[in-house]
Amino acid sequence: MKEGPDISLLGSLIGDPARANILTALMSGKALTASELALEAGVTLQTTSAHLKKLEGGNLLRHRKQGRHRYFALADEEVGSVLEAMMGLAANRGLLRTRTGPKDEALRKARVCYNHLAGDLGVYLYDRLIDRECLIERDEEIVLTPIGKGFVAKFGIDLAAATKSKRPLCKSCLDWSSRRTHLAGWLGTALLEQIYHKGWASREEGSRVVRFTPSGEQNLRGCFDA
Amino acid sequence: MKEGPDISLLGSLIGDPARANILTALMSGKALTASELALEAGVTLQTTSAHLKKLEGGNLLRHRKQGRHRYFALADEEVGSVLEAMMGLAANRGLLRTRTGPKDEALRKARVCYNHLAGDLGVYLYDRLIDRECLIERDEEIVLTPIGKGFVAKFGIDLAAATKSKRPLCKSCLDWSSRRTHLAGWLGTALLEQIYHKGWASREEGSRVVRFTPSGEQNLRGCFDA
DNA sequence: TCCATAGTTCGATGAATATCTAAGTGTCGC
DNA sequence: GCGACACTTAGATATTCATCGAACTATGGA
Repeated sequence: MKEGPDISLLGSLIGDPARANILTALMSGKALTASELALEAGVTLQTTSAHLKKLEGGNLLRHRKQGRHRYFALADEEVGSVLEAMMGLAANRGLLRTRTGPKDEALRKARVCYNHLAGDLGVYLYDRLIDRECLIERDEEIVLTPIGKGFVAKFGIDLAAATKSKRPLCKSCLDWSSRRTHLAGWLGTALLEQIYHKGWASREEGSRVVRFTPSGEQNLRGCFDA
Repeated sequence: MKEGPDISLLGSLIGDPARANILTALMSGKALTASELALEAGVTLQTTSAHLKKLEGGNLLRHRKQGRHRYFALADEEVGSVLEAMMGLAANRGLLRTRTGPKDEALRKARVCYNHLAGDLGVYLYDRLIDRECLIERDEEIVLTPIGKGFVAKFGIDLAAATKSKRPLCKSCLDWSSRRTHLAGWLGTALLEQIYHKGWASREEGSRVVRFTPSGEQNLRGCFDA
């Protein structure tokens, strides 16, 4: 009866509202200080400190010191991935925090998922890359084809940098909103960076929403439509 | 800051040890009575009753009455899928319930994941089906090819029954042990049923372990190897 | 050197909830 | 109808643990 890994420890770590807020905030992919997280979680700094200690003890978080600040982030992409999956399940079970707010539509359309683009536009990007045979799915792996390499180079991404990185080039991630796959991994991050760089979109302060300018979205579609 | 679905409610549901035991037990795919689950969870029947009520309130469980028994099961495959993903995360974080026991190896080799085969052999089956072009991966979808239809028919599975069912024919599911994809959905269930039916393997009482006979495993490999 | 800011540690408080005993409801078999 | 079994509800207890105030450590700037 007591087989396999302990799911209840993990569940209880995520199960506290303050900690869930912290984790959700870190899904934005930005590394945040303890003070910022305290604000986000709605509890005092002392309480936050205790929570962060627990989360780090469970290897869900990492931190790096920078001067007198401590920047916290999710330990790796797997954590973000599972959190996203749990959000999907929670949403489908009607376990909603509140009534759908004004930001909800924007979240569904485009948001940051740890370090890459999620939401309708994230799924759109992924679909187009598959359609154009830039990507091929093979088991859990996603492979960037020669066609794809040409495409992303033209988009302004330097793949030489990717080979230096230890991160997997392409990974898939499941949306909680559209329940479809979008692109994670080094390339997913690079694509989003490039979108910022081109000025097509920017982060909304204090949320996961990625706000595209009208022309930015048009350019994006112009670039990816087959 | 309070955007998206409530992950903490879901987390706290899973976070209690007794409830986690119940959910883990139901990952076997068998519908179990409240009494059996009480035994599995290690608490009294009354306590179990309260837990089951909560889990059902969160739409993680369904039950059907049969005489004076109540048979509980996971609400659907998505629940099983997320639980499996959480087990994977927990295992990678070192959140193990105990030291690896004697059953652990057997679990890694072949176990039931809700209603289909998981573990090394589950992954093996999936890989072979892809290799032989019985299955093709397309986005999140997995498609059974004409070649595949011939193969499963020869294996003794009646696909006509599948069209009557509302369940998706093929779905993918991620292993916590081998971190690879295996086959879920109607076909995943049917394959496992057929394996039982051929007498190649049987369920170990009171666990998720699927025990193959030596000749059963040999036959299986003979059947699927290209 | 002195103060401000960032964060941790300690100890006390209080709220949530898992758990049990005991009693109640419903269903089956005789 | 009666007793046995499966399960639920009610109420009481106890434990866990999140939270905060206060004190402490450490880093940075003036």
